Amino acid sequence: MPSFQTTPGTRDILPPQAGRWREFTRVFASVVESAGFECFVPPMFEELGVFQRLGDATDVVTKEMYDFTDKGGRHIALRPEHTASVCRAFAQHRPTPPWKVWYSGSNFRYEKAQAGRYRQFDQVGIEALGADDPQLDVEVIALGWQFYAELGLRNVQLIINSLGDAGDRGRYVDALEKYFRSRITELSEEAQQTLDRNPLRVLDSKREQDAAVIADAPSISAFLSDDAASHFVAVRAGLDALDVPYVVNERLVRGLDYYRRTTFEYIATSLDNAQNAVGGGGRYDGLVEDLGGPATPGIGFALGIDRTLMACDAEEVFPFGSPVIDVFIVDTVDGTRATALAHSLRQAGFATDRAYEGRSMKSQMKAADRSGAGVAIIIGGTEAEEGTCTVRNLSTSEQTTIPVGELQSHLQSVVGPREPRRRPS
RNA sequence: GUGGUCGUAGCUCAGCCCGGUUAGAGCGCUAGGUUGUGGCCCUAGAGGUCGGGGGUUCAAGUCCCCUCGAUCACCCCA
Repeated sequence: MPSFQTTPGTRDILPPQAGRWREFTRVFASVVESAGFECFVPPMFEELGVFQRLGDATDVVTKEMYDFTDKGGRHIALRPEHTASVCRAFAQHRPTPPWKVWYSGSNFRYEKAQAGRYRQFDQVGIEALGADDPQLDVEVIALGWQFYAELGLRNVQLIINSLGDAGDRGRYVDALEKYFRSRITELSEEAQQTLDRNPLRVLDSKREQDAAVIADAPSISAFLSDDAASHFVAVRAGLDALDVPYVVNERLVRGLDYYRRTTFEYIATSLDNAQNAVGGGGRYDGLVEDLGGPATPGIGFALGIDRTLMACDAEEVFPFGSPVIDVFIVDTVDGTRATALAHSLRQAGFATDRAYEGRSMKSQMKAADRSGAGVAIIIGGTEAEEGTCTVRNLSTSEQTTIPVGELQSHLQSVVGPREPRRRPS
């Protein structure tokens, strides 16, 4: 017999952890929908070209894409992120701006897995297209901040920067490259290779050898146009006004090439591993145009679910698991009464489970205990004859025997009111 | 892609360095101790070709090589 397991960089999210994931998404949706963002579900794969706009110099595009040719000869790629798909959708459907959407789903990048980094990884995020108002930047950044707060996280640091407009960015990259070339012998071998591909990314090196050279590198702030500079001032003033704490870090460069002006990252300071960036985003004015749409500004962020939950673990917050059921039925006669009773209780709105295979009462009671239900309903020979059932409170061990017809109203008083799943017509 | 560490029951691990009778523990699971009652306790049971392949040896979980996988770091990024 062959045996299988998940392929590298993928894994099963089992219960109860999967219940926590679902709650995570629910809370996120609640936060961003309160700000007018609507749910958006793009396809999981697109034409390769949609994602090539992320940057020719990025590993995401050059080395990590899951691409293939489909049966129709199209060059397809599994999405490595959501932003490009949102922009493609905007260009395709031309919704009325501002278009504010949120999403939740898997992305795919062919990387070697490590803590908080998987080949299939899940993100939630928002994108707002069609307005370059700095107040929108503030709203987007503050919503991310608000979400972390609702999870219960305390040790999150917000880092912001401005990469300027396209021209500013170009001139800055030229200056950076010139500077790094002048001190190239002091850089690590890896940083020298990075310099050839993308001088901006050298700023991101974590090696000690590069630290001194990076510290003296020119700053982006000197290269910002008046428009970009005043935009950044307005963003910071807006964050100040909302009491959202942040740190300006002129070394913050985002991984994808489409970013312009405002960029930001949320760092979980409780995580000491290499993957402590739990979320990040920025402006990408120009991306929609690159994808064949009208010139459209845009801003958004994405949060890694794994990494954020790792931070929650580190801070011991957001302790959700699978939801628990209300009642557990123990039927020691033949199991058919449990089936009928469970059916009616579920319709009445009580989350109900039961035991199978005619196990002993002791065994079924153990199952009731493990289920987490607050109440066990016991049907043995006596109850079956009398048309009654015994209701046992599993935390107080008090129990009472009542006619089956009174069960639902009795449960209402024990486990609380429940709404019927289907209203009578 | 590069390097370090590690793969023994469902889970967490001991045994490996110094090869030698039927490979262990805790938790979990199943059953019994209660003639109809969970959690605590006691008892018993099920469950492993020691990741896979090759080699050394009279003998390999234990030593060597390869391979697959996991993990951590670099790289990259969420």
